[in-house]
Amino acid sequence: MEKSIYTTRYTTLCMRMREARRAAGLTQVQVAKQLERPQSFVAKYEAGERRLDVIEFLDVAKVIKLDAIELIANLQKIA
Amino acid sequence: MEKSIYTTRYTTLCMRMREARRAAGLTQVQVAKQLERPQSFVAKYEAGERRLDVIEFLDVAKVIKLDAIELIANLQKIA
DNA sequence: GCGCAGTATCCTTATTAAGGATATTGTGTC
DNA sequence: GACACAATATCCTTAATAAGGATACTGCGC
Repeated sequence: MEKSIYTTRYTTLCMRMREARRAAGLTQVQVAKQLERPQSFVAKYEAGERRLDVIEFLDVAKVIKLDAIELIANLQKIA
Repeated sequence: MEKSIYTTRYTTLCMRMREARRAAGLTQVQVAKQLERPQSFVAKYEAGERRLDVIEFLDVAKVIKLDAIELIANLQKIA
């Protein structure tokens, strides 16, 4: 687990989630509402301040219309 | 995010990780060493006491030779 | 039943999450 | 450029979770 690579992957993950949300035309408030969480939750995971576990990630991906499989595949290549 | 479904998915995730490790012929100690973590870390995530974030999961999957993509795809179907 | 490998659990401290409130930033309009 | 308001980021306190070594349990071959 190299530190720099770990960081790179996390950055990629966060960026992709933000992009997907915007591409879906959603605000953090709208996503938060669907997830039944406060807006700060969305702000934090997009900023990398809050890590998402596997299941949480899938829930988020569904709401923001992110292709989880494709992203996971890409992250594997980085690793 | 229904509670029962959430739990089901987590159970599936944990089970699949344990099965994969065994199928790879690895002990928790061996996996822990490769991950540079204590054995209790492995015991805990297999028991669902410790949640893995997306990147950690990919690191684990690599070591235990688990097909992350296939598992993610299955978890999506459950959701 | 013994001995040992493997796994689970316990315990204390450190780190992270929660989430409402507030501050800051971004965007369109005039 | 400044105003108004939507959108996002940050702060703060408390609660929950993670860390990880030590120890207890379990299962298996002999």
